[in-house]
Amino acid sequence: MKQDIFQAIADPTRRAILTLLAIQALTPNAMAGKFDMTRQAVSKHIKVLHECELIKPEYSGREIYYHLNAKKMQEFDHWLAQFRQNWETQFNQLDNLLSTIKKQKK
Amino acid sequence: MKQDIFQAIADPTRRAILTLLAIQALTPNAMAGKFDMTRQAVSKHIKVLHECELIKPEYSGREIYYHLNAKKMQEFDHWLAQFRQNWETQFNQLDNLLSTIKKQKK
DNA sequence: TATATGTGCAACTTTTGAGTTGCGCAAATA
DNA sequence: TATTTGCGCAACTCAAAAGTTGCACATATA
Repeated sequence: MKQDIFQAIADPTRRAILTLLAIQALTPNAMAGKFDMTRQAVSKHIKVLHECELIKPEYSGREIYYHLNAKKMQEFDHWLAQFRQNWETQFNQLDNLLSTIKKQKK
Repeated sequence: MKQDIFQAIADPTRRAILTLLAIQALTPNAMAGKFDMTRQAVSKHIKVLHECELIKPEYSGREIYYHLNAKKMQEFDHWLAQFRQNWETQFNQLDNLLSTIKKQKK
């Protein structure tokens, strides 16, 4: 099944994996060592992350080093862009509110 | 249960609601009119979004206008920050790869 | 070759979450 | 006051997802 990046980052374990991989590439075994769950459970998370291309495998003999695909993270950034204008608008609204209060005090 | 903002945006309907509210505040009924599901289903999504403070209610008689809480959206931006450096690093790696290929052709 | 190790896949259980229907309550309206 | 309307809450169904154990396979290593 094709995975969705929003669904992929919804899980705390998967976010933790992404954070780890932002530092350095790791094998599934190495990742499992960081969490309190079985290797297979971590492996399923890896599968989800790989299917939506948030991580990329690098084969080295029988080991697989997974790398963060930072470029894919930008999709999240782009989605967020539609709200950036609202952040600023909200600051303006705060300004308006403050000046309204100021007027009422007079 | 305390909701998680990443879990909140995992659902496509909830993301659509946030997009709608980025334009203007809406009542639950108004939102339900936009989707092919019952008002109660939308109401449950509103509850999730409200619990994690991604939206804020504005009471007006028996109607409730929900507003986007843009400030909360910034938390996503902060989480993404830890990966921004990787985007640029990745571009550098691409440059290195390209120059390596260039050398090999000589 | 025999054995140990790293990995993915399948079957299963349990939990979580999306959607429904039905209900009760408060505010608007006749 | 009686009725309609907007809303939230609870119980229920059903599907998906997280975790487990067990297994098969390929690659190292003795």
